Amino acid sequence: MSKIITRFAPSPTGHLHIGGARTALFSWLLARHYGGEFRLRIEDTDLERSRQEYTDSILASMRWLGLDWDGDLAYQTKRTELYNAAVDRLLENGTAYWCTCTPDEVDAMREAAKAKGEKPRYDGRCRDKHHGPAQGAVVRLNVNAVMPAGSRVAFDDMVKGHVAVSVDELDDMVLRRSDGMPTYNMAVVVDDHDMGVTHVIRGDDHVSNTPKQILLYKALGWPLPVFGHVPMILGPDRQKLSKRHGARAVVEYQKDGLLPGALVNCLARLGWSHGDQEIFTMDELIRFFDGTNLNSSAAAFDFERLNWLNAHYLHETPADTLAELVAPFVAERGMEPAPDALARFIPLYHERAKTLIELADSIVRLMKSADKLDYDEKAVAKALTEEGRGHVRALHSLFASLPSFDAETLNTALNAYVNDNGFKFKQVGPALRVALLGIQNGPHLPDLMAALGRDATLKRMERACAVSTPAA
RNA sequence: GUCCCCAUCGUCUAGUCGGCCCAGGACAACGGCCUUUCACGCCGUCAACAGCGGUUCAAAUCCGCUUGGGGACGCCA
Repeated sequence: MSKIITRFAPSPTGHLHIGGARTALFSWLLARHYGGEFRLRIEDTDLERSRQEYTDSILASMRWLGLDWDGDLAYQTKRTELYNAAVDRLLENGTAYWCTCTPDEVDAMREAAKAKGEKPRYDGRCRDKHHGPAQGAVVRLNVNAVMPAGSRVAFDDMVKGHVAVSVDELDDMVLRRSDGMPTYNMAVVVDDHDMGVTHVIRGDDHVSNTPKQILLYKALGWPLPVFGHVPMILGPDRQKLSKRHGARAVVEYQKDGLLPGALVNCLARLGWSHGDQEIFTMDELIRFFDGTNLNSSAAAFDFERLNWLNAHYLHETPADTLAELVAPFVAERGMEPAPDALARFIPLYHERAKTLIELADSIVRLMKSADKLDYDEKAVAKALTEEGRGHVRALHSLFASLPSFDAETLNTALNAYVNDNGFKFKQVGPALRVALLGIQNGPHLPDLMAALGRDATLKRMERACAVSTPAA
């Protein structure tokens, strides 16, 4: 089998969204599985909406996800000669023609067709007029010069199987706009052929473009690639993903403190499966993704599953790697992410946090100086009662005199305090925790205090007693 | 409107050429265990073959229709 070449071809009119990311992932996986190439092409022929910053953002997201590409980036705006040459060939071999109809005239035709209950389309009135190049003219494909009326355009899709449409459904589409730029379908065909693309993996929304493109391949006399149309990703309400569904762009997930591995894993399982396996490493995905087991029905994006996967990946990530990953989030919260502090505090929340944001919030709470700590009102009211503060004061002097401040010693001292005085742990523990953290839940107390160190621990206990004392 | 595609638990899905499926796994939910709190972890419960007709000894699996959903019909990509 010859080398397979896949590609991802985003248009820089927005950030990379999860639908595009999954398409890119599938293309990338297929290429990597078969040891082929994965190319990246920026479809920027829409001069109005294309922006460099979006190209940059898309590339950054691709890198973050770990999807590297082969060869140079291709920009469609830099390949106009290629498209023009192809259009000229079609003009020469009689499968394309100049059309001088104005956009308004074409609109009127579509309206008329619609009124008759037909598919809105251009009626081909310039086909035989033999117009030459003219100001404002476009070049259209003469569909019936490629395939006779009544015949069917068919292809075998990697995920959808056999798909066929009557050529009568297709109209004489514009190939070259009046400004000289190629239209999407023209550029895609020329580029995919030129780049040697063998497998075109793209979204479901392109199935109806495929017959049009097949016509172009035929008109140009080029071999057809294999097509694979992956189903769309829907929102939880099974509607097309949109703003109101929350995060759609990959960058938003990154900002939300998710791990790329978790997103990749989640995306991979949307429309693809490998038996009952839920968790995959990149290597496993590459090993198992061979273009089969693709699901042909649309899938709703499940944020709950992503969260679960993320928690899993977070727990699996080694503490030192995690330190590098949370550092930016800690800094963002106004704290210096000192390596030693990170190393001391991460273990306390490694198992507890579900996202880098949760982890950063917890760590920042521990890094703050005692006077900057904020207390949750409810927690204070519930635990730092008169009695609670009494325990905190007693423990304060007990801890102050401890020979060493390790978790073992603290645990023993704390238990001794509770047991020797006949208290219940519930009377003491919550008060101490709120005094130390300002909130009711958190790590095991001795571990927490050992990580905080004697100085910070005692300061926090002092501050807690002062804070909860009614204004004096 | 026309054309194309799709249809298994709330969600993602398993279900090789029909029998081993009164349908399996995972997330969520719920219950329990563990536990000095909260998480983690472990155990368990709930829950689906859209409907109707065929074909067949046998259908979630094949065929048809209905219904429901999605997509496409641009000098956007």
